[in-house]
Amino acid sequence: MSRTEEELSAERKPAKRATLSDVAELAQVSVATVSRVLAGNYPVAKETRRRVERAIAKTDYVVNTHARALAGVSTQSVAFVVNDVRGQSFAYAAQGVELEAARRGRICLVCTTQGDLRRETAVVQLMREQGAAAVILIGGVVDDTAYRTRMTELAHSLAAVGSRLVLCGRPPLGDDVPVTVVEYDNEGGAYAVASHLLTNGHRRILFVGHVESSTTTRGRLAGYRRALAAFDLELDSDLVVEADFTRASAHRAVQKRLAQGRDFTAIFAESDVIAAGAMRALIDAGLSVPDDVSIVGYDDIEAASDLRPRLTTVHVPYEELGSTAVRLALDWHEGVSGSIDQHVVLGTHVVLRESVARL
Amino acid sequence: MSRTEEELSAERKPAKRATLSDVAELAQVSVATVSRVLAGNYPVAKETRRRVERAIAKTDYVVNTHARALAGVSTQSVAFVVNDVRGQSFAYAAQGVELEAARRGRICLVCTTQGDLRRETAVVQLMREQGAAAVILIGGVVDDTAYRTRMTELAHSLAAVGSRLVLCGRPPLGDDVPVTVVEYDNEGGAYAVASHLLTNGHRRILFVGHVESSTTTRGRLAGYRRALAAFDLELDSDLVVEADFTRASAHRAVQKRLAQGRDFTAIFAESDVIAAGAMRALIDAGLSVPDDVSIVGYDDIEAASDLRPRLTTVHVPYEELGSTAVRLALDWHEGVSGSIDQHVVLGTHVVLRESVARL
DNA sequence: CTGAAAGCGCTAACAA
DNA sequence: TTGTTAGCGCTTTCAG
Repeated sequence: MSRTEEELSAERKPAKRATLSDVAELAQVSVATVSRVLAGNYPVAKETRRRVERAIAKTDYVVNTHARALAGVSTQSVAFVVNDVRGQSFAYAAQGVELEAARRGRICLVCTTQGDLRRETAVVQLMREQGAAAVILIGGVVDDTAYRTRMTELAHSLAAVGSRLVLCGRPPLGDDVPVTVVEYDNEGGAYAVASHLLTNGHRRILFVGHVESSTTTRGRLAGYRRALAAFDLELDSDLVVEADFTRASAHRAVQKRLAQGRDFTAIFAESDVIAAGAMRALIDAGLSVPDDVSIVGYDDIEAASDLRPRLTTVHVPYEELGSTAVRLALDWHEGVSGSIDQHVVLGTHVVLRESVARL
Repeated sequence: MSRTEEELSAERKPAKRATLSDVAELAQVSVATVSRVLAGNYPVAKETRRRVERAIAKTDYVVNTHARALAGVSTQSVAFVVNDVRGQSFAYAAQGVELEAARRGRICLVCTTQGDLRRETAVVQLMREQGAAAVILIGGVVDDTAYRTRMTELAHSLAAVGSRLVLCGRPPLGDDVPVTVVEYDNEGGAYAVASHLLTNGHRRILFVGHVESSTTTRGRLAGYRRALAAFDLELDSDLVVEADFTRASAHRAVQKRLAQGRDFTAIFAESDVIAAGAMRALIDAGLSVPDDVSIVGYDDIEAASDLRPRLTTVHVPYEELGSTAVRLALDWHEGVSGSIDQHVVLGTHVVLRESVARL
């Protein structure tokens, strides 16, 4: 592990990085030549090349991405913007984005906003500055006018610099907005899993979720309603309890509801994480799942199979969601404008496990 | 949501982004002036400023990060390199990195390598090119000569461009290598949790883990060994089964081992994910946890509390690991060289829950 | 207070 | 095959 003298002394120097001309000087050639051996897209004499390569190694040279980009050659990266990396489903999506980006020779940057709108805007701004090929936003939102206005502006400002806004698991904005949308059949999954509960004889079903009208919740609630309607039932507001997206909050909510009496035979949890919290509350109360209370979730994260009983839930193709987002955006850049469908809806399906009992 | 004409037509144009001189021209001033109002660090006449601001808005201008960086002003970002974002513990660490980076006005980029050494190198190279302030590597590795050589080279090459290599949860490299190391007491945690098992009377303990000598495994195994030694016991190779870091693999491994006979009363799982798989195998075999077999894990991810019984495990301060990594690296940049300790070991502790029974 | 001009490091014509 | 040179878009002296 012996270091050369230069390297050792380099450690204390202010660390000025070597430039093309440093290399050129050392190798006794012009910068153009160095640039050529670096790019490898142009004939260079074997001997010259060797000299240059040695110089590169000796100076520990790396191109300056910024300079290169300025000069017109830049591999645009793909930005994936998420509220919180700790969320499993988003992590799956991030994996999909990352894999597809890598497959196409792009770098993927995952950015976190902590649910802060200003940070989301800041990140998009930064990506605009960096000239990212696509900015992918994921996660449910409150779909009000303010939101649509903001997104429309983002879409246009991104489009203005040749980048593309991609909305993942969020509703489209309107035909005149330059945006790519990749959704999954949120409502359909909810319909299916609720039907499963109903088919098994459950009529009093407790809905546990984040009722603050995020698009995700809305879709799931809508699917649930539709399933109820198919059985001539209506959503009983008495059977809806509010919980945010955390396990702890779901646990508290169900615990509290249980204190009011167990007037339900099943729980429809808006997400697997919520289902985990709810199930724990049930068990803590000495109830048996699914014998006393059945329960279903949504997302099909890995932890759903670790619950006891294993959770019946809706599988959402998160990884595919991410990879599709990248694929669509990059294809759009390459393809003929308008020739490619920029709105995709992926399917969902119920995964039957053990948390639902026939009544 | 009415768009102006320019904006609408911009959608079909090749989307050339506005530059400083576009703005300058429109505002009837020089580029220098525009640059000044943008930077806001220099007096500009009120009326002039207003004109410029209007022009900026009108052209939908954003600075070109690359040009700005080239000209010498760049907010260096922090890169966090991880094998797989889907891993919960790494996600916590990413959150810590992200939060601390944001707190200090840096952008955090999370990059995934899929465990591929070449991609790790490529990412580090890219960050070198981009001039990142720090490159944080996390995750256990096989600590052989090749690895140390590679890391030493990375450290030096990063140092050569004024960046800093940070190793998270990996062993230090030696005093002459310019690297920041943030570890946690891996061995100590294993010692503590194993002692808990032993104190409760367990003597035949099955170790389930990734025995391929990754640094993480080694540390945990070492702590386990030390705990055994304190009870005058030795590690019985018959009681070690191999599983990689996936739940499925652990499940298979324990299932197979069970087929050979249940000659153990407890399981020491190398991670919570492995514990989840192991526990499932136990339960599938009709065994009761902890009455028939006790089990402990490591990491304290959220899912550990969702298992039934709740898992007794070792808490690792992953988020703190991430934030400390950022703090140390940035402090190092700012502070007097060498004045700050660049090797930190964070503590771990056992979280007692319900998966261990007294024998 | 504002403008002109010199780079930052690199690429890509254009010459030789 | 190699060198020269004109930018890329921005910041920042240095002069007005």
